[in-house]
Amino acid sequence: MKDERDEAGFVKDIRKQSVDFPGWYQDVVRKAELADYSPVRGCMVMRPLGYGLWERIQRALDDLFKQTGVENWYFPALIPLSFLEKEQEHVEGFEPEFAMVTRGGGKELEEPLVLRPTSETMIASVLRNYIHSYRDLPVLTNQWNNVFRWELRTRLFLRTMEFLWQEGHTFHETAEEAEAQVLEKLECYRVIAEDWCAIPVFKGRKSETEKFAGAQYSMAIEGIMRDGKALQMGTSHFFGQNFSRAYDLTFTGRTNELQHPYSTSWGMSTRMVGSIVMAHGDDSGLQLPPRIAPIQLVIVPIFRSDAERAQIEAALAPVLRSLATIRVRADWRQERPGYKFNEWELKGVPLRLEIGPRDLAKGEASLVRRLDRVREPVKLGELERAVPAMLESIQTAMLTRALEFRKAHTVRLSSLEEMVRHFESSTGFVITPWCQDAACELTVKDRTTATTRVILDEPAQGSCAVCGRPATATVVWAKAY
RNA sequence: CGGGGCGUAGCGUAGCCUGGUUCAACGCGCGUGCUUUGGGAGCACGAGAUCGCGGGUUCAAAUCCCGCCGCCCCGACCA
Repeated sequence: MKDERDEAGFVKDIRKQSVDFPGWYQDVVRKAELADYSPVRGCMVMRPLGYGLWERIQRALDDLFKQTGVENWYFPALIPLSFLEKEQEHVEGFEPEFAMVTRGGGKELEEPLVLRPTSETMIASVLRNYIHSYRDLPVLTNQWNNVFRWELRTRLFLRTMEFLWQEGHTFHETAEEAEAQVLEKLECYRVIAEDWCAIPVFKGRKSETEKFAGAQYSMAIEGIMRDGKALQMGTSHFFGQNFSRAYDLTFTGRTNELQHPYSTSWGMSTRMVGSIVMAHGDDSGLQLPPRIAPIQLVIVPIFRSDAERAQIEAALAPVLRSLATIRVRADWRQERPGYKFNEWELKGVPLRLEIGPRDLAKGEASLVRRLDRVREPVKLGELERAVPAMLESIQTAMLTRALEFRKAHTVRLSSLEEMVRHFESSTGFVITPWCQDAACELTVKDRTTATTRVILDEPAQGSCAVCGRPATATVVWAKAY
């Protein structure tokens, strides 16, 4: 086991997670070279490691979407202001966040163009041309893009003025079909969060106050970070016919009458990268789940002379061939091994292979897990089998650890006083019965700063923890990002 | 956008209160050379700062005053 001194010896570059979580987060993101600030206020530069994580998430999610019949489109980033003004409720929610282009070609534009905060309006306007009959439905669109929101307070990955995401928009003949779509995509997000990023999530419906402006209802997945705060990691919205009406989107139904299609939208953003940092990282830095780690195995050769180096290179050649399915990086830089160990741990590479003269003499290499620094000698010939197996076990162990953390930070309570007392001294999830009255949410927020995260798909029991009236839902509360 | 804090070399800081020949310094990092290499190496030499920006006070400003910009933390709003 590692003791305090060992731990301290491993860290020099980052603040302690337990002492200053926001400071730790910022240090990790920058020192692990995930991202950095940019010359533009509120906008970040994603560096290869951070973007690599996003690419992994993107690929996995895109595959899932395509399995459900979704097709990728691309729509313009500039949206005429009038488009956004058509939908009252929606624009009220977003207006303060618009970034607008008012000049072009050296003169004032007749109509300002908004840098898309989301593309509902653009897509509805465009699809009006393609949807005429129930035979044209459903239309399942998705686009991978950047969006802009004029944020007041930004944090790398978690909230920036420009961010990358996917936004899916679908149009259906019936409400049932659209609602099934909402659930299906929420499930895709759960798979990405839990199976790929090893972050367990609560899935459920958002309260009226927490839902997306303009949606009939919103659903979300919520994960817990190492500081006990909740993070929304993906949302899926049911619009009913709201948008179709606002944008005059109609089709001729089976009985020859004009109808408005039901629509949905759903999104997951680069915020996911931040969630990986905050859900798995420790005082030594990042810990990346193997399935999405851009580098799964880093090889640190140890040698003194050119002759030793040549021997190791020769021994590694067949090993590298046998690990062709693994994302491997061999670190031959002229740095000392200890330096490399620390650097790759900071960068969260899940598995490290050390190989030097001592290992070579025994025909072995040492495998060290980032998870717990457990070191294990493995015969060179067995690496082909051992490395994938260890990566798999690390993936599982990370999800298990995260699940246990969540379990330890989730309590069921039944009164406001208990909630106030709980949130005074700790964070985490609190589950209670709730009457679904917004006044109760306000009371809790005023007294604890916690808000409702999601309403669970489980029967309501007993009375509302806040007001005592009969409960109509079981809800998860937390202090949230 | 309100409250608090901070801007000095790539990074982290000292100096500021008590203006002035230790005021431009220290550690890390960077470059070169030699020795090293199984948990962040050592020595030597070297490069690198218009002290956030703009005004003002003064014989003299990193230091005092005003304004602006940026960043961080806490709130209100949000993927």
